[in-house]
Formats: sequence, structure tokens, C-alpha cells
Amino acid sequence: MNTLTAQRLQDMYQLLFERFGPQHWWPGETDIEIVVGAVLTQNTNWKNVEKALANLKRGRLLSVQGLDSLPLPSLAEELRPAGYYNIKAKRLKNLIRLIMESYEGDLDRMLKQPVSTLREALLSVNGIGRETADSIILYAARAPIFVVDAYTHRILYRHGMTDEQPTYEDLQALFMENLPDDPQLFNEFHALIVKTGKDLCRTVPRCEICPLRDWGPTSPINRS
DNA sequence: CACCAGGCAAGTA
DNA sequence: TACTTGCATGGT
Repeated sequence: MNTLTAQRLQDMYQLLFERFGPQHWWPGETDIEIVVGAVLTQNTNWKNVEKALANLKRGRLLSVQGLDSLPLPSLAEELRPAGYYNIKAKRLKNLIRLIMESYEGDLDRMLKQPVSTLREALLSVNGIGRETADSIILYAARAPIFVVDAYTHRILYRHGMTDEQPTYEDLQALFMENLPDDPQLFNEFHALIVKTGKDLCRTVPRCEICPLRDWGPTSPINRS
């Protein structure tokens, strides 16, 4: 591991935590709520996700069995405010089917298996990609894996810590190989990166008030 | 009006 | 492998 990179990441974390404080992620009271939220928030504002989650709660549908029993068209209607509601209804059903068929409908049983097997199982579901899988592993299973998102790419690039097109796994390794293997640290760090991205990187393109401004260029980057 | 949000998969070359 | 496109509501 690169001690310089490690120091830089730790300084970055400290500055963000001092600036923003604990983010209390994942917002959600149960494991199933975290899992469902992870799917619904794909390329979608969290506020919209909350409305869909409220719909499910109101109908007492926010459980593996509740979601399994609900017909696809009905589920799609409940998810409407979260956007992409047809595709997300299918994706949720795909995940629920995995839990029903491979873990006897027991979410906890799925989450308790070793991280590598869990990740493989999640990625086998159509509609669950790397970020969604890792979010479920970190925030629902509470296992130490680092979640990479678009903000992570943008911020690390802007601060000169990566080349132009690092892969998801490149960035994930950068964090995991240079930080203590601590799920609570990974939890807070990812949440702080999202907070920083939402608050500063867009509204203040040159990051003039960004607590990370001391690190390198802040030129914008277009990235998915 | 434009642009984006805590992605992902499928299609094309 | 490397692009491109569809999916969609709601906020700024």
C-alpha cells in the first residue's frame, strides 16, 4: 500500500467529517428498507426514493414476503415517484426472487454469508450492478466493502488522485488498500463523498469553499 | 427552458 | 472493448 495515498485519504476523510459531521447512513430502519432503497436510488434523487418507500410502508408491503406477493403492475405503481418505475419494479422482483428461491425468503440468511459469495449472488441478478451490490453489502450486511459512485470518480479525478478513466474496481481498491478495514469508516466516507458532491462539486464548480480544495486541480469532468 | 439525481443493461460497431 | 441509448419522476 502507498503510504502517501493512505495519508491523503485519511486527511480527506478528516476534513470532510469536520466540515459535515456524521451523515447517519443508510437512512432506513430495516435491512429490507436499505436493500429496496439501494435499488430505487439508482440514478435518482433520494427524495424521490423516499416517496416510493413511503408508499410501500403505507401498504405494509416493505418486506420480502410483501414484495413477493405484490403483482408486478401494482409494485410499479407504488414505485412511480422514484422514476424508472417499470424497470425498477422488475429489478426489485428479480432480487426478491433470489431471496425467495436461494435463501427461503430469509434476507438475513442472504446477508450473513461471506462477502465474496454475497457479492457474486447480488451481481447475478439482472438490475443489480456493482454500486448497488456494494451498497447492500456495506449498509445492509454491514461488511467492510467500499462503495464507489459517480461523485467518487469526479472528486478523486479533480484532486489528481486517479487517471482519467479508472475502473470501478480501481477506485474501490484505492480506498480499500489504503484505509483500515473498518465498515463504519467506509460507511461514513462514502456518505461524506456523496454529501460533498451534492453540496459543492456542482453548485461550486471550482470548489472554492470545498474543504478538499488544497488537493490539486478542480476542473470539471463529464463522467457517467 | 435545460439539466440532473447515491445506475444498469442492452444494443451496436 | 468502447460507445450509445432507454428508462422517468421531481427538484432547481
